[in-house]
Amino acid sequence: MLLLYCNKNMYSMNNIQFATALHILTMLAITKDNLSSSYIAGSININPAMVRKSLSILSVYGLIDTKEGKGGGASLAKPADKILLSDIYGAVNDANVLGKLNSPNPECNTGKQINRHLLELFDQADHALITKLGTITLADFCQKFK
Amino acid sequence: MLLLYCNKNMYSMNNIQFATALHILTMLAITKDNLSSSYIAGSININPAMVRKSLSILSVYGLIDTKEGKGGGASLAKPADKILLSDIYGAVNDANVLGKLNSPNPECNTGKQINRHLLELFDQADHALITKLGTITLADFCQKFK
DNA sequence: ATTACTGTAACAGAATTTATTACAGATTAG
DNA sequence: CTAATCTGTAATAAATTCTGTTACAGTAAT
Repeated sequence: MLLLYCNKNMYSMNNIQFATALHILTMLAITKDNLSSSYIAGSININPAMVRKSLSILSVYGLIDTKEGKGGGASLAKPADKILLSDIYGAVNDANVLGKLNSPNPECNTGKQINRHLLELFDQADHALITKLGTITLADFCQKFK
Repeated sequence: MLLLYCNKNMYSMNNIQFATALHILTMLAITKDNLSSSYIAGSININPAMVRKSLSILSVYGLIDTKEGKGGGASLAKPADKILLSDIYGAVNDANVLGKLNSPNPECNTGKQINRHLLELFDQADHALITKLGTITLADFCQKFK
C-alpha cells in the first residue's frame, strides 16, 4: 500500500529576507532619494523595525548608506548598475541552498563520509546560484518597473 | 551609530530533507540491496519514521521501490546513473530558492509590481540550480565513497 | 527644545521543521 | 494460521526558526 501524503512537501526552505532586501533597494534605486524606514515599510507592508534590521545588514555590506536623525534615512551607496543581485543574496543569506546536514553515524561507512561529500556538493550548488545572480544588476531588475 | 547585529544573519533557509534523501539513495545505490527503514535510520542517525516519510516521497517520484511486510524495505527503482540530483531536489523541495514573497502595498507603485518581477527572478534562480544539479547523477555522487 | 529619524535590544507570537509514538495492514517463514 | 517483521501514515509533541512588536537611547536638523 502506498498513499500520498496529502501535502507532498512537508518542508519548505523559505524566508522573506531576499524579497525584502530587493524591495528596499529597488525603491532606493528608483527614487534616488533618502527614504525613511517608515516610508519603505509602508510599501513593503511590514514593520519599520523589520526594515531597519534589513537596512542594517545592507549597510554593513556596503550596499546602502544610512543617515540618523531628523531628515535621515537610507540611500544607495553606489550606482544601481554596480550592485549585483549576488551581492544582495550574499548579504541576507548564510546558509547553503541545499539546506542542512544530518549528524550521521560515524560507525557506518556511508555515514562517516557523507557530510564531506555533501558539503562539496552544497558548495557547487551555491556557486551555480551565485554565478547566475552575478549576471543581474539591481539596475537590470529596476528596469522592469514602469 | 551603526553596530553589527551579533549574528549577522537573522534567518537561514535551511532544512535537512535533501541531505536525508541523498543519504538514503546513496546507501541504496552502494549496497544494491533491500534496506529497511530502521537500518537506514541507524546510519543517518534519525528516527525510522522520518526515513519512511522520505522514502514515501522518493517512491512517489519513482526513484525507489518499496516492499511491505517481513523482509521488505526499499531499493532503487532505476540504475544510479539514471537518477539526477535534480530529480532528488525536485522530489524533496517545492519552494523557491530565493525564498518567499512579501504582501506589499498595492497603493505603492513599486509594491504593486514587485511580486511579478520577483517571481520571474525566482524562476531564473531555481532554473540555474536545477540545471546544475541536472549535470550530476547519483552514480557520480556515489563514486566519491570508498 | 522639539521633532523626526536610526540602531538595536528584548521579547512575544507565528510558522515551520523535526522527532516520537502508535497502530493498521502487508508479507514471509515456520 | 500464527508469529515476526516490515511499511504507511496519522496524530501530536518538541524544537527551531522566522516574523512582528514595543521600547528607548542616541543622532541630527530646524
